[in-house]
Amino acid sequence: MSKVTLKKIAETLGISTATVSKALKDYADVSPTTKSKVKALAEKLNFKPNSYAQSLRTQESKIIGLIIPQIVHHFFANIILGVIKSAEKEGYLVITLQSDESYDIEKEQLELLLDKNVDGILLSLADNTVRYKHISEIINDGIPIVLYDKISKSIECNKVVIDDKKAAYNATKHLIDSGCKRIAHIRGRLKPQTTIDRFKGYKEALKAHNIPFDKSIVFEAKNIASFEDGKNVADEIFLNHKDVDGIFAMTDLLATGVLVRLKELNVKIPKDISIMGFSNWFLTRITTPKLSTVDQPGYKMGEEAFKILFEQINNTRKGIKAPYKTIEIPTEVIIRDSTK
Amino acid sequence: MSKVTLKKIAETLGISTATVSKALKDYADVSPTTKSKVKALAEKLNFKPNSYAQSLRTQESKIIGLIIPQIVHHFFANIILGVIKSAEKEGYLVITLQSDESYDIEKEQLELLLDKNVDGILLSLADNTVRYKHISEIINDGIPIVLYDKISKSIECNKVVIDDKKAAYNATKHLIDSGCKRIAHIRGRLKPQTTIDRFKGYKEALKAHNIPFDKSIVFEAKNIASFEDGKNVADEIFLNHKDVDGIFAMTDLLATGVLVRLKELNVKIPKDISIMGFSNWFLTRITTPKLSTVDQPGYKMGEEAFKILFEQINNTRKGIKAPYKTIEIPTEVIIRDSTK
DNA sequence: ATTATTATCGAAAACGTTTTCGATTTTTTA
DNA sequence: TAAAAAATCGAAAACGTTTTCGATAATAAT
Repeated sequence: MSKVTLKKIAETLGISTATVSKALKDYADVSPTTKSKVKALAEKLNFKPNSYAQSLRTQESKIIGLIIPQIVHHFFANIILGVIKSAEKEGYLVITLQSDESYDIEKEQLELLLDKNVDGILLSLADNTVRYKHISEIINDGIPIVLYDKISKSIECNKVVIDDKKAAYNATKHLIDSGCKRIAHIRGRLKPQTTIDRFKGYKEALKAHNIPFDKSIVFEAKNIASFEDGKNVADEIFLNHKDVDGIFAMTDLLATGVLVRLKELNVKIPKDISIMGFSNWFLTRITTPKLSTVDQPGYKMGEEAFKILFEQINNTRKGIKAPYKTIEIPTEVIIRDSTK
Repeated sequence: MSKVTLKKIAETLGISTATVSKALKDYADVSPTTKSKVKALAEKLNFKPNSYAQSLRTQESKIIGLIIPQIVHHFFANIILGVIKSAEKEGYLVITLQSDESYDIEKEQLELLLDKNVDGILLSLADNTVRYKHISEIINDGIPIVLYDKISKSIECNKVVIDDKKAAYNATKHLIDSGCKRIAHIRGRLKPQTTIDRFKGYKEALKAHNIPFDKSIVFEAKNIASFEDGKNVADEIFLNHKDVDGIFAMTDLLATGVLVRLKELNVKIPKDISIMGFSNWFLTRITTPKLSTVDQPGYKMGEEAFKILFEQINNTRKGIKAPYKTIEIPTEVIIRDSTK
């Protein structure tokens, strides 16, 4: 019941802890016979090295920290999964924290992780984080940190992002390819980068296919996570823009609102109007017709984020100062039944 | 840049590390003057005690492990959140792992957590876990562990569960209270305890209100996470059980399938048939009409699970052997528009 | 038979903290 | 003024591991 340690093994075998330690790690300077004796006893006693002592000695914990703005969220939950699973493969465990989209909490939580001496940190910025001193301090202290999804261009470090513009471009292109000639867009508020980038992608796709841009059919949703806002835009389009034959909404929720409302108004989807969502939420599979959308590969993103952090941790340990990179994860258009 | 330790502070102040350590912890046997000197310097140098050394010395890490069958799941994600947030309040951080509903992985991950010397473990059993030796070993070793949600009655330890039977009882009662006289039930496969308990609750509610139980209107869905299965049952009811005026499905997904299909068949909801789901998934708010359901309070469950683990950790440290308890989290009927 | 190599081991320091306990100094009490 | 009490400090051990480096023993080369 009392802990079994190197010392205990050493004593019962009449050898030193040094030899026991080395035997278990297959060092070359311990004879095969003692090796097998040590291993046998360790196995028998179910010896597990004390991780605190190991960490103290080696100055690494094999634990990383992950700060997420919001855990109960399809996309972010997938990121967590991607991080955890790839970390596990490399022998790392991950401590997850949720910042609630708050700068103050984000700051506190970074402190908590540093206090625990994690080997590295994965961070997605809270919405109201605009000062970055707390982050640059960490970078200056040489702690490996990589920003994912919600990043800031003014922070110099490794990053992993979605290519929102390209994704929106492809979504719009799919509508064009399927024959739409007049495509509306539902965007969000002006500020977040994702809104801007998706809008840009939409515009570029139109331009590249010689479809004139018309701002009268670009609608701004106050809340991009609102089903109702989608419905309202659908009404507006039905009443005042009868010629619209395709809609690209910047979230699946908006798209679903549009879809439901248009059905109520007896518009045939996709015959009369095609609809594209964005994110590939679960609910896109249960609307009628099923919603075409763009898959945001959260899992993949989590994987890549860990991978680059892992590299940075190893480089840091070796004293190598590799240049920072920004990885863009490609997205994929998912064609279902709301588009032709 | 080089780490600031107790020793460094002690040297620059010309005192011993012992005194520095005690000064920072406000021990009574260090003078106010040295205390303030030490604290000032520690503050200035931004001293952070090395957590590995602390853990090695005190034999506690202030880290717990959390094994979840499936992270990308509304209910479980809420559990994670509840655990993390309440752990944070007590100074604990949590390492999360996903067992993929696999016994083998569950076993491995328990090992990983033990290797990291976590202070306690929160575990929800994988679907195919039927042997419990790996868990009883942990219990015998005196490592605090509490089972949540998916438990086994044959394991003796602290547990936190949902009261499925009562929840189903209340859901059925709501249908009865709103005037339904002939209530169908869609259940899952025979095996999982949740299926059995919800079915029991349904039956008991009928009995308590003098409604005869009729097994011809109890339907078994092969896959309770299938929208399509719900649709099929709806067809069956529409064709062969015209007198059914209420349906209690054991998941929101089944309920949504039923709802969508009945609408297609021109059945008025809830005028002709009322529908109750179970879980309060996000999608219940975007169906038309919005789905009445039973809220499974994942967050609360996570909170309670941590709380009881925390107690057990403290008791264990003090050498107290408290009797095990099983906490049942009450659920809540959410009345929306699919019931009268 | 001597020297050079190689194989095998252990002493010891180090990682950074916490805590006991005894030593010293200062203050209080009689 | 002497004895008792309180205040203040530090030496040292302990937590359990890793790793360097020197020592010894066994083997190979000359």
